[in-house]
Amino acid sequence: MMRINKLTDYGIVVMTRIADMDQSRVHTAREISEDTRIPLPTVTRLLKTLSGNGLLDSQRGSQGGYSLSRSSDDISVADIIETFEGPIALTECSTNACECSYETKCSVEEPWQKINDTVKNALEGISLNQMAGKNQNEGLLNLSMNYSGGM
Amino acid sequence: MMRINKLTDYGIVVMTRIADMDQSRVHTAREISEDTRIPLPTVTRLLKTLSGNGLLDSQRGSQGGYSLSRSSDDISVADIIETFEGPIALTECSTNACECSYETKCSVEEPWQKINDTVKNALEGISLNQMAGKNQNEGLLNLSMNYSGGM
DNA sequence: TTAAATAGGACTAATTTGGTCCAAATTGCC
DNA sequence: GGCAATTTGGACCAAATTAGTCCTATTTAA
Repeated sequence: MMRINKLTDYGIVVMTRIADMDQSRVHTAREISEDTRIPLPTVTRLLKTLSGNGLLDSQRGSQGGYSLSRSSDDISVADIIETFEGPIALTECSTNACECSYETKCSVEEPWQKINDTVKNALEGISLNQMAGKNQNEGLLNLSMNYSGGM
Repeated sequence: MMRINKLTDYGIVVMTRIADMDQSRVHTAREISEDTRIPLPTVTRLLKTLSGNGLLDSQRGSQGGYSLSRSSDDISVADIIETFEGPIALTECSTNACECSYETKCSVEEPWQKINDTVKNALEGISLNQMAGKNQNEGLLNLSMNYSGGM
């Protein structure tokens, strides 16, 4: 399907939501869950991942919570996707892990590199700030429908 | 992982291989399997899908086989991906199937459209001919390693 | 008529993903 | 000091998707 994972999409929703919130204080998992309508256990996990990868700052204990680690201008969609899915690479050939079996350098490698860089640039070019759009996205992305290809 | 499926990648390998072959005759599943080292049952299925979606012409019966339905200049990587995975769409929000739960138009929709168009254009811009590189890619892409994100 | 192919579809195993839960550590407040 | 509210880390299972194989029917050339 060449689609980002549901949790990644949720991660973008969560980050977008936080970007829309009051930046002067931290926000709890519960608060974010209620705002986005994503179940609390899932939100909890998303926030852990996001903070573990440095996109959110966390504060433990009572009165604790999460906040953006950088300005929403400085966080890209690519940052969030990579947090959940690792380096953006459509095929192994796009990474240094490419080990084409019978050739030291297969000819599809270079085109894939080009394709991949283009995709990556596109995703790096969209900031969280652009996604946020100032409190207009209360809703939860609906990803339940899956298109199952032509096979 | 935001990665295309293994079968899709195989599909690209198979198409690339056919593009590198003698265009004056058809090629059997067996021949392509031996060339690419992809198991015959899998190649069979790939070829059926590719021909069913009009990227390959097929000829039944003895002396039958497959050939490109168009010049390799006129077949893009996007064509092949869409054959196996349906329309290129990173999230539901990129398609008309988007049904954001609580908003008639959520603010992330437009940026996603933009992202998606960029990705799609990149993939449409690479022709099979570019991938082929004239008989230099005998090998099979190695996709066995999977990066499992930061969760 | 036979052999060599593709066509169509069913089926199963393997892998990945999504979602939940629990115990531990941290922190503020009474 | 103790309690309550949080995050942290990791294990776990169910659901969904993907990969791969196989069987049977159909078509066609020799």
